[in-house]
Amino acid sequence: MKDTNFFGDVYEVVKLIPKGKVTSYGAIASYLGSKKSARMVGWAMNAAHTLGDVPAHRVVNRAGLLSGKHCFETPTKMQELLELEGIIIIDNQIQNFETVFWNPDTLL
DNA sequence: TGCTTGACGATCA
DNA sequence: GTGATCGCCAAGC
Repeated sequence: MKDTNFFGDVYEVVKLIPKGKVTSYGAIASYLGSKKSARMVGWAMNAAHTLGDVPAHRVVNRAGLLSGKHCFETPTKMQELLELEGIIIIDNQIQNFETVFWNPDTLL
């Protein structure tokens, strides 16, 4: 598990996401250096949510769609968590995505 | 040991 | 403007 340094890096970035904000897989991948594909971020998220120590619900795809909701305990769990953050979600899609979008590069 | 799949993204036709 | 395909890398079977 220590070899999966990439995963640990993804976890760190996801943990840095402010409350009420979300980011995209591609943004994380790009932040890590674009050497990894957005798919790898998805894999990392899959493992991350399993740990339960990473707010994977704050990570969505480029279109602001809750593509990973199926990986949660319940399809509505992800949406519910995001709504608690103050994010509006309709039909599994984030509204005002530009407003709630947080780019890791902004942290720098 | 090797092929397929997989929470995506970007580009080409 | 829309649809389809390729690329990325790792894990599962």
